[in-house]
Amino acid sequence: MTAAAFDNILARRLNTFVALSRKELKVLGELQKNPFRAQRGQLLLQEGQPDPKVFILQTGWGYGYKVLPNGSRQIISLALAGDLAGMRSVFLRKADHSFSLLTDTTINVLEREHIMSCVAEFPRLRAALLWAASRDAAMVVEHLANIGRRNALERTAHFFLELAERMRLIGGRTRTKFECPLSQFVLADALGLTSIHVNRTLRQLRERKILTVRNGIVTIHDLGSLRKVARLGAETFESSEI
Amino acid sequence: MTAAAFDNILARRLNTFVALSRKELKVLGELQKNPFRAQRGQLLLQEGQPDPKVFILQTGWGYGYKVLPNGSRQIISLALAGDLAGMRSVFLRKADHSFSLLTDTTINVLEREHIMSCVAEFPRLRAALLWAASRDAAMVVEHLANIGRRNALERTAHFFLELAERMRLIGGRTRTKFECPLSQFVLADALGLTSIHVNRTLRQLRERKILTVRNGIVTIHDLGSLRKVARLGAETFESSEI
DNA sequence: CGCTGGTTTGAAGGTCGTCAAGAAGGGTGG
DNA sequence: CCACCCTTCTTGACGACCTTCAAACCAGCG
Repeated sequence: MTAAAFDNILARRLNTFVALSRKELKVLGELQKNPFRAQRGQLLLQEGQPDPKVFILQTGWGYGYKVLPNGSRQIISLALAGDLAGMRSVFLRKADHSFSLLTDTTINVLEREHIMSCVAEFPRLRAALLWAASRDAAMVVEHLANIGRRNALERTAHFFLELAERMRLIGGRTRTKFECPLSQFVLADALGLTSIHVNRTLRQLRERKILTVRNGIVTIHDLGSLRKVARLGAETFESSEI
Repeated sequence: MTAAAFDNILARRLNTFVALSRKELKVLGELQKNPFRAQRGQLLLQEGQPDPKVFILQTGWGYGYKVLPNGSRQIISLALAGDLAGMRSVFLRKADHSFSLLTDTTINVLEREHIMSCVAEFPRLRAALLWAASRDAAMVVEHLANIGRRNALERTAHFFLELAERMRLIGGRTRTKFECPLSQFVLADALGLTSIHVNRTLRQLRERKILTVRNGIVTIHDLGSLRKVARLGAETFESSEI
């Protein structure tokens, strides 16, 4: 395998789980030929839509969400560079959630058939793709527990810990400082709070010198305290590899 | 295809999504040979455990959950007769949640290899199993939106609507009356509330003659009002097939 | 310079959690 | 058959957390 074979973001990601064959790496590379630019705010997937696509984010941020009949919005998951979004909907043949862009991005759009034939023909690629889809689902599960059983402060702390870990994996600036284009409105819809309460919660974290969010940059001043606030067993983010 | 070919609970379920071949039905039947009895309270899957199994519930109720460092519990999903539990963990090769039994059950235990070889060898069975796994994930997503963006009353109403629909699909007594072995403690952990507040919420539903829970039996007296309370667009549960 | 999108703050009130304790079953053993 | 568990349900009082409403502030940009 040449170094160049890994030279696409998704292959690098999937390789952390299973070693892919030369042929499989090539297939992944071809799927990511000619990504295109898409703009902030664009709706890529609408809940209920038939024949949904899968998206590979090369750069930028996206988010999956649901809009309730009463008009409120719940953000289900964030998609970062290297993420594969929309696998669940493809398997369902119908979008169970909407997906939009938080920033300008470069993305690839994959048809259902692309995914299905990868899954059908290449054993290790199948394992890798199902792993990736399951990992996303596991993050939703974690998110559910976070919202269901933690108060605003713990919840927010936990959210940023998870985000910091994800940013680290894709090579953010450092472990404790990274870009984050989430407005307090977006944070509120992700955390199941109001933006006003998010503001107060962030103020508290700032005043306690634990974490600041300014100009779209998150800085963690005190990782230990942040973990304590999130009431983790402290080791959860040390060792976990999923 | 003989009628007998459908004579296993999982085949009947999966067939609602894709028509399976004779051979595939046979494979599914073999997976469900010799189910065994397991008792209420038994832990079948522990979060973090390697080499997790998949379970097919023939009868009874199970539930997936997470326990947080602070000791509280969030129930992620319920498993009813005919459900396939633990697919996500199998794809991850590590349990991302725990799974226990709410009632005595009869179940089958499937090894990872069983699942993986079904997915590898049989195209339509693959589509069906991935659909089933995605459907479970979609229910978690719905659950997340429910907890994140609805208050206790709306949330509880929505929960019972979903449950009623699932019970109907597997042939509960009627559309508006079904058995439900969930204590208020369990409901609380599912809904992200305290059992005391669940009690107050159920009282309200009872006093408004919308729904009663007694002796493990749920009776919906006024389906229209229940939908209104859950703030659905009213049609969501009429047509949706997912 | 005014507009727009986002942040910040205050005040007031409702939802929901906490604490405490009583009531209603269902099972077990005397 | 009754006494005594246990678990589950039920209720009240109180306060904290979070939302709602209202408004000021700030930065970037046409």
